[in-house]
Amino acid sequence: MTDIAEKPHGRGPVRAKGQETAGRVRKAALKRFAAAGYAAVSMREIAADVGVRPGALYNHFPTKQDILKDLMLSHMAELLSAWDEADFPDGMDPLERFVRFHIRHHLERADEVFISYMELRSLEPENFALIEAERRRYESILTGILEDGAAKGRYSIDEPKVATRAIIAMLTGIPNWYRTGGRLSERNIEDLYLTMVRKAVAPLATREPAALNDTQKVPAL
Amino acid sequence: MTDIAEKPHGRGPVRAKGQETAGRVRKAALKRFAAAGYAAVSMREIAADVGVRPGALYNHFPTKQDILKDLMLSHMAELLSAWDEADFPDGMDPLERFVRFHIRHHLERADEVFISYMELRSLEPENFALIEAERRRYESILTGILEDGAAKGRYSIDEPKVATRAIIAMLTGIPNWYRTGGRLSERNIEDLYLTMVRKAVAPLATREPAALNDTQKVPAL
Amino acid sequence: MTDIAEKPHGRGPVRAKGQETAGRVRKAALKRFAAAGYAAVSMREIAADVGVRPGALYNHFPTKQDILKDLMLSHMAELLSAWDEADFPDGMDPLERFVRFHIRHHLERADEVFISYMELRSLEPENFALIEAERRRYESILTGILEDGAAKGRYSIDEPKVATRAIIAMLTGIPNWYRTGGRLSERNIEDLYLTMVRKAVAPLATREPAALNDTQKVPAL
Amino acid sequence: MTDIAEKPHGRGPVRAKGQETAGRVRKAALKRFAAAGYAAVSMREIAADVGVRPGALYNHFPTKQDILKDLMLSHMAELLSAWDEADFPDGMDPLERFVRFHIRHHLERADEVFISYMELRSLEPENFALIEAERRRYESILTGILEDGAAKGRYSIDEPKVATRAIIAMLTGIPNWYRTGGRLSERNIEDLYLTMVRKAVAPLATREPAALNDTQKVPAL
DNA sequence: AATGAATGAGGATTCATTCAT
DNA sequence: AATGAATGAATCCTCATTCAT
Repeated sequence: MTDIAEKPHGRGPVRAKGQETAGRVRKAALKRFAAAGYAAVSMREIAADVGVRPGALYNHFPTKQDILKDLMLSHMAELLSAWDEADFPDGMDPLERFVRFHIRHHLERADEVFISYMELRSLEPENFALIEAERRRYESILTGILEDGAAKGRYSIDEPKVATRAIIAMLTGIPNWYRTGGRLSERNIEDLYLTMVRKAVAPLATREPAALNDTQKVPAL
Repeated sequence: MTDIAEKPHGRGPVRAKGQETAGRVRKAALKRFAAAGYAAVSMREIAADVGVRPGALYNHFPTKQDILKDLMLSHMAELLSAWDEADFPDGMDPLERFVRFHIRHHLERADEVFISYMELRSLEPENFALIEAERRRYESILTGILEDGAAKGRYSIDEPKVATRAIIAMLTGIPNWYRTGGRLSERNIEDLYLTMVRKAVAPLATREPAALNDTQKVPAL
Repeated sequence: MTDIAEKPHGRGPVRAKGQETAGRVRKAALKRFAAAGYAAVSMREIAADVGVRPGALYNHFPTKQDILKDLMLSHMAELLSAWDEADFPDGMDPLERFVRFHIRHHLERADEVFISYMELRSLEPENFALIEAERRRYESILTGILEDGAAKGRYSIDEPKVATRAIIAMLTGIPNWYRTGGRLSERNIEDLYLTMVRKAVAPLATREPAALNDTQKVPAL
Repeated sequence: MTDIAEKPHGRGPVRAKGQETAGRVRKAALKRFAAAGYAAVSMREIAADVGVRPGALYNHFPTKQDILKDLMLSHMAELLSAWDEADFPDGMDPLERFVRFHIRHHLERADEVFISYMELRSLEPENFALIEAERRRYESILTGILEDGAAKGRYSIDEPKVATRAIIAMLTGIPNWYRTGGRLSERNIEDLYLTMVRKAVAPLATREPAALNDTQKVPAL
C-alpha cells in the first residue's frame, strides 16, 4: 500500500523494474485474500491495486492459483527459517520460546497467517500437499517440545498432538481480535498467553483436587 | 429464518413441499459454504444439489446473501437457545458446563460453526451487525463465568475478555482437526480440553494444591 | 440470416421459443465457421448474429466446441440418410447416382461440406473419432460401387480406395469455385463431372494403348 | 519474401544469425498454420518453437499476417519457378508432365500446399489479391495444356476451366490422405492419378457410346 | 537481435438474477 | 413452486503488439 502510491504513471513500461511488480502483486493479493478470501478476489482488483492492467499480472504469475501458492509457500518457509534463527536468551524454556516466537511472528504477519490457515481449501490438490507438509513440520516443533518436557516430567500431557493443536489454535487465534495500539501491548499478550499455556500443560502436582473431583463426578451427561 | 421460510400454510401438513425445498437449500448451501467458502459457491451448484434449476432457488431465498444470513442467524439462535436449555448435573462447575457444552454443540455442527466464524466477512454490513450482536451475547456468557469465578477467587484471570477469546479459539479450533471414529472419543476431547482450560485459568501454585492432585487422577482417558 | 431479422426486440425473453434460438445459433455458426474458420469465430460474433447476449448461447450449447460437433455430426447424419432416401430412376447406373447425389447434396450445403472437411482438425479427439467414423461410412458407399463395378468388368480400377478419394476430392472441390447463377447450371456441372468420373474409371478396352504405354515408359524422371 | 528477410548484410557469411531466425520462424509458422490454422496459432507458440520470446519475432516480421503472406507468396513463387525448371523427358505429354509435376511438388510440400489453399481466407484483401494472381497463373498452365490438347483433338473437354479445377482439386487432395511409407509409392500414386486424369479428358471417340447415352438419357431427375 | 514488461482488446465461460410461462 | 431462456456484468486468461533496455 505504500510503494503502490509511487507507481510510475503514463502508458507503457517506465522501466521501473518488473521485479518490483511481482512483489507488489504479492502484497496486494495478500491483503485482499486475507480480507475477502481467495475466491472473492479478482485478478482485476489485484491489478488495480498494483497499478497495472490485468494482463500484466500474467507476466509474473502464471495463474491466480500460483499467487496463492506462492504466498503460502513463502510464508511457511519464512516461518520455519525464522524459528531456526530465532534469538532468545540462552536459558529460556523451550515452551516459552515457542509461545513468544509464535505470537510475535504471527502478530507481525496477521494476513499471511490467516491465509495460510484459511485458504488451504482453495489450493489445488498438488499445491495443498506442498503446503500441508510444511505445516506439519512446524507443528512437529511444538509437539517435540511438549513430548520432551513431558518425558522430563516438566509437563503433564496425555496427548501431545492434541495439545499441539490446542495451543496452536489458541495462539493463532490472537490476530483475529488483537489490535496493536490497544490497551494491551504485544508483550502483555505474550505474557498472558504464556501463562495460560504453561498452566495448561503444567503437572498438577498437589494443587487442585477439587476441580478434578468435579470432572470425575460428571457422569453420563 | 428468512421470512419466506416462515410463510405459514393453511393447507395442513401435506403441503410441505416448498418448505422442504427451502430446507434442502439450506442444507446444500451449508455444506458447500463450509467446504469452499461463500464466494466460491454458485447458486447453480446449490440448485444442482437440491435437484432444481437455479431460478427456483429464488422462490425460497431472495438472494444468495440471504441464504448465508439465514444460516448464520439460525445457527446463533440455536446456539443461544441450546445453552439456555442445556441440561447439566446441578452442581456442575459453570466453566465445565460451558466447555462441555461448547465442544459438544460445536462438534455436532462443524459446518455451521465454521461458516459462522469464517463468513462474517462475506456478510453485507447490515447482516454483519445482526450476527455480530449474537456472537457477543454468546461470548459474554463465558466472560461472565470467568469474571464470576475470578471474583470468587476460584480463577486467576487478569483479562477476562482475553481469556474468553483464548478459550473460545481453543475450543472452536477442535472441529478443524477432530474426526469422530478416531482414537479419541468426544468425551475424551471434552476431558482433555476441560483440563487444559481449568489449568489455564487456575490460581497459581501454592494456592490450590488439592486441585492438581485431582487432575492427575484422571486415568486412561 | 432470414429469421434473424425477425428476432424479437427489447429486453428480457419474449417467449419466442428458445427452441428456435438453438437453430439460429447453428445457422449463424455454420456461416461463420465456413467463412472464417472455427478458431477465428468468436462466441460474441455468433451471439450478435443471433441477436442475443453471449451468455445466452450457453443455454443451448455447453461450449463452442459442441456447436462445431453438432454441426458436423448432423451434417454427416443428414448426408447418409439423404443417400438412403435418394430417389433416382430405377435403372440408373450406381456411379451416376452417386456422382449426381454427391454434387447435388454438396452444392446445396456448401458451408456444411466445407466445415466437415476443414474443421476436422478443430475437433477434440473424442469428437473427431465420432465424425471420422461417419465419414468412412460415406466413403465406403462409393468404394462399394467402384468395387462392384470393377468386379463386373464395367470399370477398370486398380485401387478402389484411392479412386474413391480422388473422385470425392474432385467432386467436393466444386463448391469451392462454383457459383449458382453463372454460365453453367448445376445440371451442367453434374454432367461434366459425371463424364469425367466415368471416363476416369472406364475400362481402357482396346482403345488407347498408346497412352498407357506412355505411362509405363516413363522412366526414372 | 518480406523485405525484412531480404535485408542485405555487409559483414560476410558469419553474420547469418538473424537470417537463420527468420527461417526458423517461417518453418515453425508453416507447421503450425498447416496443423491448426492461421487463426488458431499464436505468436507465442511460434516464438516458443523458435526458442525466442514473442517480441523477438517482430524483428523479423512486422506482423503475424506478414508471416502468412510470406509463406504463401514464396510457395507460389517456388511453384511457378519449379514448373519453369522442371526437367522431364523431351517427348513427354504435357498433361503427364503437369500431373507428375504437380503431384511430386505437392507431396513434397504438403504443408505449404494446404496453407495456400486454406488460408486464403485469412489474408487481408491486399495480400489476397497478390496470392490469387499467382494461383491463377499456375492454373492457367493446366488450362493452356488442356485447351491446346483439345484444339489438337487429343482431348475432349467442353469446359477447360472446369476441367482445370476438377483436376487440380483431385490432385491437390492427395496429401490429405496419402502417407509415404505406405503400400503405395509416390510413383504408384502418380501413375494411378495420371491414368484417371488421362481417361477423364480422353476423347470418347467411338469407344464408349453407351456411357454417353446413359448420361443423356437421364431426364429431369 | 533479443528480452521482459507492459498494453488494450478480446477470448470463452460463469455468474446472480429476472421473468413469462 | 418450478422451468427455461434471457440479461449484463464479471470471471480468468490470452492475444498481437510495443518499446526501453
